[in-house]
Amino acid sequence: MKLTCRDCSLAELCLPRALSPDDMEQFETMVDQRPAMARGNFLYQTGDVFGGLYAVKSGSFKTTISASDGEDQVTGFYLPGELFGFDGFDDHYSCSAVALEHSSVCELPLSSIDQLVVKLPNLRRELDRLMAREITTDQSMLLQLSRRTAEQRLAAFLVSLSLRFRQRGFSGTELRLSMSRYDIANYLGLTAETVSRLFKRLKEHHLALVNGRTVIIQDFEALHRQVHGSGGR
Amino acid sequence: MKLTCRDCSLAELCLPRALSPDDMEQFETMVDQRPAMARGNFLYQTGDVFGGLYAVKSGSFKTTISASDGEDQVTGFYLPGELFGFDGFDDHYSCSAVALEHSSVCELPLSSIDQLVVKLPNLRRELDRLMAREITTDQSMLLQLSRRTAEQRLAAFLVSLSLRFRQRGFSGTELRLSMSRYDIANYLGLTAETVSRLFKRLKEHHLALVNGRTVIIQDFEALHRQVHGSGGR
DNA sequence: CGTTAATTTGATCATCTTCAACATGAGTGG
DNA sequence: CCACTCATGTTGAAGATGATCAAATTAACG
Repeated sequence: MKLTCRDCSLAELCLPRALSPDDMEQFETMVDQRPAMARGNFLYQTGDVFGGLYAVKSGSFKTTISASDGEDQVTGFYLPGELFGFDGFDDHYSCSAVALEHSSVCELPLSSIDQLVVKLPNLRRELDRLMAREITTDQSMLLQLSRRTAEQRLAAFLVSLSLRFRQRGFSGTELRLSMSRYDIANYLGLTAETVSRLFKRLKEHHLALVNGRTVIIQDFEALHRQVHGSGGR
Repeated sequence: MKLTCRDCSLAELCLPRALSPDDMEQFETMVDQRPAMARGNFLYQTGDVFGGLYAVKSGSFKTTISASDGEDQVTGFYLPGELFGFDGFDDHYSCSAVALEHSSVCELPLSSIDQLVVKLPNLRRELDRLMAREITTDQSMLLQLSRRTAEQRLAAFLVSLSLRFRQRGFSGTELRLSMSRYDIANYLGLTAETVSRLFKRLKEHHLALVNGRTVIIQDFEALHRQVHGSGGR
């Protein structure tokens, strides 16, 4: 039998959040659950025809765009309950989406979106909102990358992850990172070496305990202060 | 009498591009022409309630977000025929929009959008496309900022401007920049001093003649090569 | 286990920032 | 039309941040 959105523990965080119980019923019938995928596998790749939007059900994903020189740029990380794929609304996906660990997603196919939004104006508004939020997030990353020191960027990254984890019912202080140092560095516009040294500094200053991909935040406030602290570069 | 979109020289570049003549007629009645505004004036500011989308009719605009330290980050420049304001779809604008020179816009109010998209599915699709394009642009700027040298960033900026100017019927080689060195630097994540030195280098290498805000591109190909040239930093 | 990938650490170097001074230029009022 | 002013742009010298290169260490996985 098919699992429904109403049963899903992520319902409060996910797209259907904005829908009434009646709307939800219609919505559910359109959502496809996709088979789980192994770490490193692509959900879609740059240039693929836009198929729909995806909500992370379990695990996590990164999205990347590839530069002309073959190097990739990580443009985002997505945790359970988060929706991604908006970059594809222009007919083709401009990013690739890769599973960072054993993960699964729900798919909301384009055809369903087109059908549904006619009947459910709330869904339309929510999609617009999420898309606008994606733009806002990207733009604040722009600010991040150009006006912040390496230290501030990593602090911002951890603060953001902590908040999102907590929102999803995980611990906000004991983080299990699913992405590599290289991914983090790439996302933040740094090198893996710098990120490694920054983690070391966090340990030395007793802001966090870092052991491989496990990060235990000791002083959230200090991290938060670091982000907004007295200008950037 | 009211000017119509059909009369507008920018119709081919602007939002109504995707509409049939019949659709266009409905569309036009919804578009408001706003009085021209002087350089430095705000069209909207961060936190303003989302009123609608704007198309540049003449002149140009920049959008900025403000960081916690009071410093601003320029997130985009908009030329005639370009649409902006998508960041506001999440109820409130997350940017401020400032006229860079004597400028005018057409407004497509939110209420009209909601009414129109029901009747004109093509418009809906076009809006989605434009919004996706905004995301894609931002993300490629992310890549730009983190993986490119100062020189490559300025080259990319000029190439992009040149292409957009040409598309709008202006010269693609003789550019009249409406933004200050400071704005350019800010947009590219650099300082005004660095931008100034880079312009100097462009002159020395005979890639462009630069005189204040007038830039005459001498070797477009070389600029283009510089952008994609052999990795970044 | 052995092999490969990921991470850490160190030393050196380049790019870009910062600070400071000066030049230019557009606009304003005399 | 000119002198004055404020904003904008240019140039120079010094310093810092983060990149790069190289090597060691650890973790992951068949």
